[in-house]
Amino acid sequence: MYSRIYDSIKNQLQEILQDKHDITTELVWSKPHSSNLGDLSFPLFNVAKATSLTPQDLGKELIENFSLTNIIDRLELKGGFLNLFFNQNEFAKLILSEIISLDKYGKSNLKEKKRIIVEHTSANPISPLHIGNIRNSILGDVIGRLYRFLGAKVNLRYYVNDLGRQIAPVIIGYFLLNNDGVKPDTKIDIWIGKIYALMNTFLEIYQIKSEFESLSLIPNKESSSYELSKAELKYYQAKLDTSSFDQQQKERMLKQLQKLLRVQNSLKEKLSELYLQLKNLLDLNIEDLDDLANKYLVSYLAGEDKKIVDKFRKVTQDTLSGHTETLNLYNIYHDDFDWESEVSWGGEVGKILAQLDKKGFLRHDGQALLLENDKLASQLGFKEKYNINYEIPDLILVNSEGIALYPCRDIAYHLHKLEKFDADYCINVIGKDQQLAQLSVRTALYGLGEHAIADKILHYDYEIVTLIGGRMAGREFEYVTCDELFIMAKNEIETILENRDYSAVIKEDIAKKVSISSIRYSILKIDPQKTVTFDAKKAVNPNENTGPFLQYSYARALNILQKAPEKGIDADSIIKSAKQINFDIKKEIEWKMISLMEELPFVLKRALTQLKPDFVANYAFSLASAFHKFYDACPVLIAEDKDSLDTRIAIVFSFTKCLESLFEVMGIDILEKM
RNA sequence: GAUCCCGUAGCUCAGUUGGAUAGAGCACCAGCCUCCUAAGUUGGGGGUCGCGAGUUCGAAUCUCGUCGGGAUCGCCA
Repeated sequence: MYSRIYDSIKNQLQEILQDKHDITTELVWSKPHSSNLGDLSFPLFNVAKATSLTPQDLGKELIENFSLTNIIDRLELKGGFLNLFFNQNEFAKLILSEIISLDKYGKSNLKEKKRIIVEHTSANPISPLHIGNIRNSILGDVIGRLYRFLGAKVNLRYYVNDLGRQIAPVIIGYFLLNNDGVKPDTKIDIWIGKIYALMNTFLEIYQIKSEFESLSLIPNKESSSYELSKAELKYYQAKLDTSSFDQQQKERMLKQLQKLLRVQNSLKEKLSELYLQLKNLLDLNIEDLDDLANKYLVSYLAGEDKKIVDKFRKVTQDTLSGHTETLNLYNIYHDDFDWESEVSWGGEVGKILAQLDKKGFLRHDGQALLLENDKLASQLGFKEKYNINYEIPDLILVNSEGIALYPCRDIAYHLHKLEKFDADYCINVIGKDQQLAQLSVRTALYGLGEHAIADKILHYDYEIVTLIGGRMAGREFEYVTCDELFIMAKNEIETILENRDYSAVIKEDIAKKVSISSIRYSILKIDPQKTVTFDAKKAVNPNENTGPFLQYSYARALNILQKAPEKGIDADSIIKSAKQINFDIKKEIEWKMISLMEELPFVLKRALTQLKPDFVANYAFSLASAFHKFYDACPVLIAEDKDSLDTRIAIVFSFTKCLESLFEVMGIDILEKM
């Protein structure tokens, strides 16, 4: 572990306060903005109040009793602040020789004994990953990386939601096409995403048409059950106007019809060939899509019909292989996949419901069952423990048709999730929109008497991502996929690389790594609690972006070290004997570099304890920014004297060590040249 | 209506447990490659930190109120 110089200074001051005044009021330090106010600053107002001295008098006393070390030059008093000035050369020697001596600077054993599960991405396995998913994946990935870097054993899991209602039509469509000999014309998950958008629309059109049919309002029996025409819409509209429905109902149905027509036509345009193929296959083969889809889903839920199970697994596995490919492109890897269907087949949902019911935590409404969150949480001390002082709403567990909904399986899943890795705790990266459902997993576990498990689960929530012109809709094939985003970024980078003198292979490698860093950084830098409207153009614009800026600073630093022999400088031996360097810091920016590099281990620690990857991203930016300024202001290889040369070599090398650590945590690739 | 999150420069965002004169990037204007890669750097303009109270030596930061945006709150996941 790193013990911080700042803390030891604070402790010494604290001891003086204890000795002289018998007070333990805590001093806080901060870094002053301006260098003439010193390097470290202690406001004395609060402490002075406890001693009944003025801040000035207390300050004088502290200065008199403080024993300076070789690393501290002097203490000064200014306006109630005790300002400390380091001996910059000694400080540099201490910090830089430490950085140089370590294999990975900032790596620690803070979480050494901990075993952590991080669940992330967990996207529906029927469409490709899009930019709404990628925030989840990147945050989860970096949290995992942070834990690993700080010594924990990390298990990254993907929960496959393969029991969604929308899934069955996709299976039907996929095999209709497959049996007809239609082959995927693109990456498999994108192909399945197309089928999903189409089948879902066909199903909705079928459903609304059936609704009208059941009211004997059908215009033309010859037309397809899966297609809606403008004429039909007009006909329905007229019928609605004269119908006995109340106004609200009329409006709802009309709105739905209009939306479906719009979506249908946009899909027809975007996916014209596939649209026709699928529609024709449905017309020929499927009489009642709604009924068939229900039968498929019910069968899969039971898991008894092997043929059906295999069909579902084929499609979802295919989609997941596409997800994995995309994730790997983005430097994201999972260790394990958990299937919602397997949780369902485990048969525990029924037992859980019975148990909760027996304890009186379920409210019945017909066949529907609701988890009485607030009652449960109050009775079992959950609200008190987690400091919840509002009323928690009930959550529907079973719908009025008696079908157990998603949260039931999530509860069952979490009952055994931690066992899978013998984990000390489990972090679920899931959007904020699922706050209530996620909270209910924990309250329900309390209800089952599993307090210990519930206390080990953390819902890591983040705000959703929206597109510039509105939300992303998978059902309308209306999204930017992560694969597309990557291509967009890469195209931008490639135009910059055109006038570089690198081979095609190297250019390709650089373009790939820069693109990924650009996208990863643009997401990482933002506080997860902020909603983002994603602007693909900006995420991809090299001028706007910091990922490449970081990589470039590394390449520049490395370049200096690599060029050293040409100038007859043995950088390696300077670095090896860093402790013998007569550090000579001449410029403010050199000191700034050292002062910033000192912070790294503590930034990582803070990012981990607060689960804020953006701390790491923003710190990395300040450091790289300082380096670029240093690079400009302080020539290294043609430094004016030996001491300055040695100092700067040590700074440059230490900087590369810092970035190596930061890149590892952020999942950004190192580039030796750009 | 209730609950949670957000509101800082034209745009995108930083701003540690309250600390000294609120910071970057983009965009705009004007400079810097005979010197380690200009994906860089220097300078300039641009802010009543949504608004109003309160707490205190001190508030962008804490409390209360208020306005605005997003999400959730009984059958999607």
